[in-house]
Order: sequence, then structure tokens, then C-alpha cells
Amino acid sequence: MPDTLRQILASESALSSITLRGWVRTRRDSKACSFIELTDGSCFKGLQVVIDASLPCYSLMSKILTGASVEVDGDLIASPAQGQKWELQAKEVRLLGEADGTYPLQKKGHTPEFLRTIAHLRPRTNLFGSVFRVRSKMAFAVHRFFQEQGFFYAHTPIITSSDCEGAGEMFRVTTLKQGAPAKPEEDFFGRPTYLTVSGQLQGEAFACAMGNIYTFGPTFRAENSNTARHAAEFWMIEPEMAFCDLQADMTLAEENVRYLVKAMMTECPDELEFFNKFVDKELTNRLQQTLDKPFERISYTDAVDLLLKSGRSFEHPVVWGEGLQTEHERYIAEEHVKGPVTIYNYPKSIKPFYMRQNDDGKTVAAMDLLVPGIGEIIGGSQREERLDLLTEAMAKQGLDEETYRWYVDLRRYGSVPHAGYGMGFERLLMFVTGVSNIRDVIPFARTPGNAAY
RNA sequence: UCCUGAGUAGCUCAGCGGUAGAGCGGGUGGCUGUUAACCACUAGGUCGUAGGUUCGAUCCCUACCUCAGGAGCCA
Repeated sequence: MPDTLRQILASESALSSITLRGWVRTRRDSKACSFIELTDGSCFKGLQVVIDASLPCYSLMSKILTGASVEVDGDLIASPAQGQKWELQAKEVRLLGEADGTYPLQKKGHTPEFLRTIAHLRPRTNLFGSVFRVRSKMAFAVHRFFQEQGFFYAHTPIITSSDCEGAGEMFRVTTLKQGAPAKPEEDFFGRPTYLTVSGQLQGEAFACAMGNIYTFGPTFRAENSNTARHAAEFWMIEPEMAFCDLQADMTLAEENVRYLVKAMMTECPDELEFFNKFVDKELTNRLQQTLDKPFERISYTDAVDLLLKSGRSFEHPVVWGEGLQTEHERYIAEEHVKGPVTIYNYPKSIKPFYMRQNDDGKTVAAMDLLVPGIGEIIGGSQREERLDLLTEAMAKQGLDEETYRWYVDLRRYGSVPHAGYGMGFERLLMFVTGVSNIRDVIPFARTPGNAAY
């Protein structure tokens, strides 16, 4: 593989006769030379290439505009001017691919909204190049976090017939012709199938065999959600631990977030600096505090009390037994705690059948981890491991016993206490980059009415 | 899906009941080891779409489309 800018810029000393390839970010002309700002996406920084007017290739300069791809031979020398440590003194420049005046990316700033309309070109910008380098680093850090603790990576199915109750609307998967009357038994799988909304149920089967497992893969929700933090296709991380209760579940979730914040700060310093300067001026502070301050935990009941005593008038009334509204969660995370906070033990009436009933008979061992600015980043629970209580809850919520027969089997044969959670990968990325719209941390975002590219 | 706001040049925006303007980007010329370079000139727009009101609509009204922000749903 040829050298990348990242490798070259790490050099301690001048280098002679190197070759670099990349894209022209901008070009400036002087009397005796031309300056190209070259980037290749391998790192945040670019390199200034100096082309002397006496070079035969200088005639190419009129065609080398912003966006063009070039290959440059030259020497890496200490830059005599302010602004950069190194520069590349060109000996030969080859124009690989022209980009004319219609190239949409200019030297000046673009809005994220406009860049969304050119999703195929936006990774060439500082912002999106940074986001997607971070995305790669974070994905790897997710695996490292679990692998270091002996978790097994389980590939749960993308196509599934089980609805993880409460997770939302599902996309139907079928080979039946549209409009033709047909029974589900005639479909490809002989039953109705969907794109997964969660790997949890299958994850439980593996946890109840291999101990600690996690999934990390695409997840699909057909909800007509139009918000800055929902997507129809996103990636979710779902650990599931056998012999684990809610306390240990919450502890792992907190450590998980911390580990990834730490990875961001140590592995992506250039990107962090950029985000802090141009995206969110509080980002570095917030991430540092996340590492320094222990996460708070508040029970749902205490959270309701706290909201009632806050003296705040909320648009939605605070009532025990109702779900916490966004404004309530924001108040708790952003004003009361001013940092990440886990709310646990929710009323059982608002939570799905698989969550473990607490001894009070009113609540279940559920938890949500909230972070300032985004809200829920993790949702999890201890699972109901007691056969009678599980089937009772299923009946109450009107679920078809046959569909969940295999799931109930996990309680019928060698049942153990177990717990897990789901972490939204994109929401985590929003948290560590400061980027406020989920569409801007997904390479090609799928949202209602939008699947171009 | 609901509420609010916005759609004017490639981009960011200004404007106004009498058929459009700036900055950046493009082109041309000049200047300069330049740093979102600078200076001058120049090209570029059925003012989101469809109706309506009016002598006349980019501007006012209606519907629709798209986008953004907020809400619900959740990761």
C-alpha cells in the first residue's frame, strides 16, 4: 500500500522522494509557485504542496481546482512559512481526475443540511471525514471493550419472525408479489418475517449458553419518526449477561460509555479538537466530566418526586405510572444531574413483558441511561427468568404463546437470572462528537421518505 | 403523524405588488511564500410546484412538495 498522509505527517525528519495521492482541498497561486492543500482522508490534517512555476507540470495548475485528485512526487521539507510544520516540495504533479467549477464543495463552510443532499461527497469535508474516522474507531473500541472482558460476539439474525415487543414498527420482508392474494404460509419462510428491531431475544438464548455475549449490528425500525435522533436503520450494541442482575447491568452500561468516551479522547485528538472548535464548544469539557464524575443513579420513583419538587412547570404533567417525557428527561440529565444519569425501576405497566418484575409488584427492573443533549442512549433491563411470571406477563399483553415458545423454553430449562441492554451506536457517536443530528453520523442515512444513495 | 418556521444564482443569504442583488465559488486579467489569500472585470436565476386574487405576483391567498426545529415513538 502507498504511504498515506497520516504516515508521512508522523515523520520526525525531512523525507526525500516520496509520492502522495489525494484530493485538492484548495489551491492558492503566488508569483513563482502555486500552493495545493492536499488531503487523503487518512487523518484530519492536510499537507501543503508547493509547486514551483518553473516545473513543466505547472501548466496543469489551471485544471487543478478544488476537488481534483492528484498524485505528487516530491520532498517533505520543513515549511519556511507560518501555518504548518511540513510541506511537500513537488517535483512532479499528475492530475488523476479533474473537478470543474460545478464541484459542490467550496472552500467556505457549508451547512450540514446542504451536505446531506450530497451524501456521496460529504466524507471529503473536514466535518464528515472526522465523523466517519471517529465512527470507525468507536466501532472497533466497542468490540475491544467486550472482548477484553471475555464476552462473545453473537450474530443474531437480521431477518426474524419475532417482534421484540415495544421496540417499534417493523419492516416486512417478503418475496410475495405485491397485490397478489397469498397466505403467509406461501411466503419464502412459510411465515411472516421482518427486519430485526432487536437481537435481544436471540441474544438471551446465547447468554443462557455461553455466559456473556454481545451483538453489534444493524437494526431497523419502521416508525415514522422525524427527529434528530431517530433513524430507520441504525446500529445497536446489545450485551446480554447470564447470572447478572440490574445493578451489574447498570454498572456495565456505565463502564461501557466511559470506555468509549476515553477511546474518543485518546484515539481521536485532532477530530475532538475540531468538533470542540466548530461543532460544540462544550464537548471536551463534557467528555472530561463524564470520565471524572461518577454517573448518578435515580430510581423512577425518586425521579418523579424530584420532578414534582423541582418547582418547574412542565408541558406534560408528571404522574407516577406514566412514562417520562423528553422535557422531564432533559431536566434531570441537563439541569439536575448535569451529566449522565441512569433511571431505573420503571412502572411495569409501561414496559414490555420480558422485564423482571420487582418484589413491590408495581415496578420492573428496567433502566435507561440518559446523557445531556441526546437523552436515552442506553435502555436495558434484568429479564424475567421465572416461568410463571413470564407467561403471565405475556398473557396480559396478549402475546401469542406459540411464537415465543422457544423464548419461554429458556425459562423452562435451566433458567438463570440474566440482564442486558441496548446501546444506540449513532447516539453514542452524537455524544462523543457533539454532532446534533443522527443523519450526520450515519454514512448514508435512512429516514422516512429518504433512502437515496 | 402533529405543531412551528423556511424554500430567491453552484453555496450562504438580502430584497420587494411594477418582471432581481451581495459575498463566496467559476471564467479573464493583475499582484503576492500563499494560509477560508488579495484587487479589478465578467458569466450565471421560469425567485419550490400548481392554482387563485390583481392591470401586473418572486412578494398577497390556498393546496401540495421538500427541508429544518420541537413533540410523540424509541436506541
